[in-house]
Amino acid sequence: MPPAVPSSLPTETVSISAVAAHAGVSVATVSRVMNEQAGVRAPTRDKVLASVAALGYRMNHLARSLRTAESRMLLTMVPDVGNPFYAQIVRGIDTVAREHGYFVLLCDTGADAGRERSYFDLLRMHRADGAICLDPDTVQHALSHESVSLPWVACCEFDPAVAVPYVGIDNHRAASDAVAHLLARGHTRIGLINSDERYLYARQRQQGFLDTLAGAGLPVQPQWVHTVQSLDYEAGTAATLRMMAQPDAPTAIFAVSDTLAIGVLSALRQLNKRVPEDVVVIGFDDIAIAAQIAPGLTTIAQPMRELGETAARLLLQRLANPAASVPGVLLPHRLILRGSA
Amino acid sequence: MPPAVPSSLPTETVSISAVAAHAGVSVATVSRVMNEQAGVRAPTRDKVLASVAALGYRMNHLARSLRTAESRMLLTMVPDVGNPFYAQIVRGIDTVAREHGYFVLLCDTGADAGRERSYFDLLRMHRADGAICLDPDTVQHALSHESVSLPWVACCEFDPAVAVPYVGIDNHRAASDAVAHLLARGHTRIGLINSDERYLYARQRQQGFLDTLAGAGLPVQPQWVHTVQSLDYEAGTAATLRMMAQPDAPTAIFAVSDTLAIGVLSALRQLNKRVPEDVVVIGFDDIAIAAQIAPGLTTIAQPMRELGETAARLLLQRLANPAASVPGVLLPHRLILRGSA
DNA sequence: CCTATAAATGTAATCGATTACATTTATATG
DNA sequence: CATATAAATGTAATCGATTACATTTATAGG
Repeated sequence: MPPAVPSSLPTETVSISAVAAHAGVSVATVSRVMNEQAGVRAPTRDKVLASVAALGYRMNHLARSLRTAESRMLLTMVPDVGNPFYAQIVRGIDTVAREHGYFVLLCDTGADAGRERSYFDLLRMHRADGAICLDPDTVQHALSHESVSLPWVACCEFDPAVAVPYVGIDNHRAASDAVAHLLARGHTRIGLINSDERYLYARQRQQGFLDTLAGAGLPVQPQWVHTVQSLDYEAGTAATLRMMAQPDAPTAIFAVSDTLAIGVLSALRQLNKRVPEDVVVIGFDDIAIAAQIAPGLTTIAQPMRELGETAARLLLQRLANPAASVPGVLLPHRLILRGSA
Repeated sequence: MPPAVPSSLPTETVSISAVAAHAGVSVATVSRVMNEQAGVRAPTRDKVLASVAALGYRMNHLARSLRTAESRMLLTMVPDVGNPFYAQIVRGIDTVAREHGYFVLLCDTGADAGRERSYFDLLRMHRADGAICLDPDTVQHALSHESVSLPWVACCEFDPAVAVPYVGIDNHRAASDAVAHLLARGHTRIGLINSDERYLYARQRQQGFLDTLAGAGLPVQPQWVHTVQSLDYEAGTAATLRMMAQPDAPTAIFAVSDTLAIGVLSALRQLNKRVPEDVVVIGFDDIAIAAQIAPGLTTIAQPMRELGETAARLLLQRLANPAASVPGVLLPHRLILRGSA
């Protein structure tokens, strides 16, 4: 018998049939060995494994996926990977996915519905088995009629009315908790910096804000509610400058995202307002930077990793059992007290 | 003729042959239409397109990839998606990739070589056409013997000695610029907070730091050079606390990453040191938050988007022409002056 | 030692596209 | 109008796996 082909040679695409030929068995047997199926005798298995090693064989997953109609890829669509909030969620998703032998295809949609739609095509094209969507509900609505045929779950942004599994938090109550804290500290003039209302969370948090003020018998000043188009630091700064320029400015500001809140702090600094002496600020998410700045940012913490992990688990569940009912999961939030409020 | 199949029906996997049958043509013709090849008469094309629309046909890219041996996926491996620096680079990559009809498969390796290696298998398994690696050079070395057979490029982390295309900046000169600025401001006791030395950039920046001090005739105090294992804020804080606890503490600190520098500021605050009056701080990267905090962080700006865009272009180039020579690209950096130094 | 049964292995169809080559149809030319 | 040529379309092999089913080989029981 001639010596085995040296594995260091950059062998061109080694296929399963090459391995079969080398080992002197059929492709079916190689396939069985590769998939660790029972019913292969030890000597045969060893022969095959030896050939696999000798030839440096790697399975072509495209071929397998084509045959089995599954890609073992999970699509994750986020509005902005650069936002640390989403980055943490993605990490959670990735952890669970890898545990189950899935890879994550991460797509930054830039909160653009057209883009998201094009990514969704990956599902239809069988390039991904399922999707986790963290994007605005506009798109979720647009896609809701496909919720049965396409396996996807919603994370953070969801609509209980749509029959799609979701994970999130109780945004209404979380906002309420934030406002209640400000009220307890004696503030009555409270501003809200909210993000675009096409986000469900924005609407829910705004409602929580309004309901809590109303519950305390406080009037809501429309000029204290500002809506911004992005979650950039700059957006928070601009909104704050506008808000504080008005007569009878608020003494407390609730921003629906920590990134916005940091922009708020930046604006207040420009205006020579001290935090928390002149104005208090409360954010949302508890991203890592919130604990680093001075003063520390008081905020509502979301369980970011857990949100991602749960989303991935729901999706995997759904893939395993497409017929099962679709649960909606709400994870607990927490008020984190720091210097800013 | 009966009415077309309503597209709203969740039709099961519509294949190219179904379209061919529906349109009364052969699969080859459908394929030609789908790929916008010449040589199909307009009426035929229209028939096919009508059937495509009627059946809601989506091409199965797995099948195509299997046949054409390309997946139109680009693998991007970053040590930490949560780091805003990497997030920006990823955006740049994504932009260029999408322009060329590629999707980006983003992998967070957690700077773990084993993990990165497993992702690299995606290349061998034909699930990605090429890879962009932002990870430490340890792995790059380990993989360098495959640099011919596997199409990948290095971004930020690279070794000019390895025959792999790379993009990055001149880290030595950038560090030198940072130190020179501190020297110009009259500082002579300068600390360095460096990241793990398995990163090439860490070694290069450290060398730039040392060379510049030596050039100014200043001795280097070993206790002023601290190495950290991660780029977390906390790592910067811990290192600073250690550094400043020593007698004869530095009056200037150069951190090789903005995230570390923010941790430094946080530590100095704990120690009741004023910035920049008592201690000045200079960072590296110019991530968005650097402009938001107080005092603003003086830093070396890297062209993050451009780094990503260039990396993607290099990879695409290499895929288009595997035989072509491999350029190494250095992009310019910039010193950004803010309040901290 | 022979046969019934179980276990191991092999054969060939299949997934859904692409594409070389063959065949049909259209256009041009004498 | 017939024929040469070009253009359009069709046929069937192919990519690399999985897997139902067929076939061979091993084990057990009499």
